[in-house]
Amino acid sequence: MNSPVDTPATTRQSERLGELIEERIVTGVYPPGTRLDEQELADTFGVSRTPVREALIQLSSAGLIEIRPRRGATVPDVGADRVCEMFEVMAELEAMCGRLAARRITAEEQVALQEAHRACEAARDANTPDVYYQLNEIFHQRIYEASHNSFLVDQATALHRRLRPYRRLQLRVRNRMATSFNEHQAIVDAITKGDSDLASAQLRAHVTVQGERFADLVATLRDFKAGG
Amino acid sequence: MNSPVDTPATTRQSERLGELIEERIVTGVYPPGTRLDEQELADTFGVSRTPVREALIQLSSAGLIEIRPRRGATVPDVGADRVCEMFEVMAELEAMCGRLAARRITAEEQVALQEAHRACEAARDANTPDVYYQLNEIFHQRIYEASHNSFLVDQATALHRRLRPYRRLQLRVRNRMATSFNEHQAIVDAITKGDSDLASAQLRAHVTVQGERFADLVATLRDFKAGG
DNA sequence: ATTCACCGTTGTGTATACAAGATATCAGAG
DNA sequence: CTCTGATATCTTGTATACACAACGGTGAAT
Repeated sequence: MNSPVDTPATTRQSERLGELIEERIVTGVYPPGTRLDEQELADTFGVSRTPVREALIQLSSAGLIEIRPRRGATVPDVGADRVCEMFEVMAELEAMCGRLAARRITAEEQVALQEAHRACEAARDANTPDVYYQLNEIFHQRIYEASHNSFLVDQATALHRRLRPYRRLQLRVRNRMATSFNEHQAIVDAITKGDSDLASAQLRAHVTVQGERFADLVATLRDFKAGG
Repeated sequence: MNSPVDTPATTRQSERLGELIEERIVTGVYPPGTRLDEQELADTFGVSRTPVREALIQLSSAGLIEIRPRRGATVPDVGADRVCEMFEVMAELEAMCGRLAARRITAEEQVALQEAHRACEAARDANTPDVYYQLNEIFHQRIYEASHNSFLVDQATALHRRLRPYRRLQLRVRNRMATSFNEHQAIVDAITKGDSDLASAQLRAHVTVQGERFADLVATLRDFKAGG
């Protein structure tokens, strides 16, 4: 029996399955509205329905899919407005991280933040958006951790993860890297100075802009669709 | 035209099971550190292991239990500090709700908020903490909804729910109802005036106080334990 | 007496079988 | 031709069976 899914004996298959299915959802293999047939998924991944069900329940809890009793799982059509709402909340969570980080960051964490920041700078200078994108995630993660609120870190990380596909859309917007980096600089300065209000405001704006860019993109796409 | 909640009609046992187990966790029937044996739970509730497992996975996703591969599910020892962190985040989420509500609340929602507020007043005058507690939940829910950010409503509701057991501990603290109601009054005023900064600050303080009271309670309990 | 290895037990993880609800199809009436 | 009702089929939800890893105990060797 071929095993498309490498099963490290120690981990639960449903965990890995969840990631695989999530991957297919965010990459558009299973576009919104798709009905996720359990047996079909089981066949696809070469396992039985049981771990598939468990994976689906996990994804449902994470908000990535919807399970309606007796009617199966579907990829919800997350309206653009819903995504905007999520960016709005993300902005606030990040603002909170920044506020707390400005007050609580340690010397070591300051160094780590600076390092992440410089790495982003290098990616900007090299004009490698993909690399910048990844380093950007680390940068933000550093700020989360500096808040010294592990629950907040969990929440922020989870939402960040969920918004990743929509953020990715903006990767190559003109001057995005440069602008982003400048905003980062202001954020680092504010946190380093210990100015919690400023750090909070800067981060809120930084993320809000992303939400607005997403909204712009959606509007553009809609017009494009309507026009042609 | 508005359907309050289109009855989830949850035919799935695992859903119901999840609530039952959650109940037992938050009420202390399964204290922190308890190992949740799947077969045992299945026997207890008169079902097979399958729905039990699904319920456990859900609870795990919700953060109420921990599942370690091949080692089963346990009720984590949610340190008091973790709960404090959760209150800290809750305060921020509620503050955000208040900020948005002050800007976006409709006339109808203002009426609904006032009604919930007056109901609390009645419970205060009747000196019925249990009733006040329930009405308080409705009051806060009204504010969530007035934010007009459905994702935020979901997040705030979920966290509020998760903090419920810890909030409940403070029910009969001296003068709690009166103090709480006064704070509510200030919040309602700020929202009605459309003063988003004030509403935000008031709500943040209102929730932060609860977190601090919880911390006090924990400290007291610890001293009590150490002393006698 | 202590430690390590082996083995049995226990319980999780997965597969399969069965039951019941939901959807689709088709026949018949209006 | 459309609408309604019954049946057939398909999919989910639950139960049971089986495989294998982890924990604990017993025994022997040092």
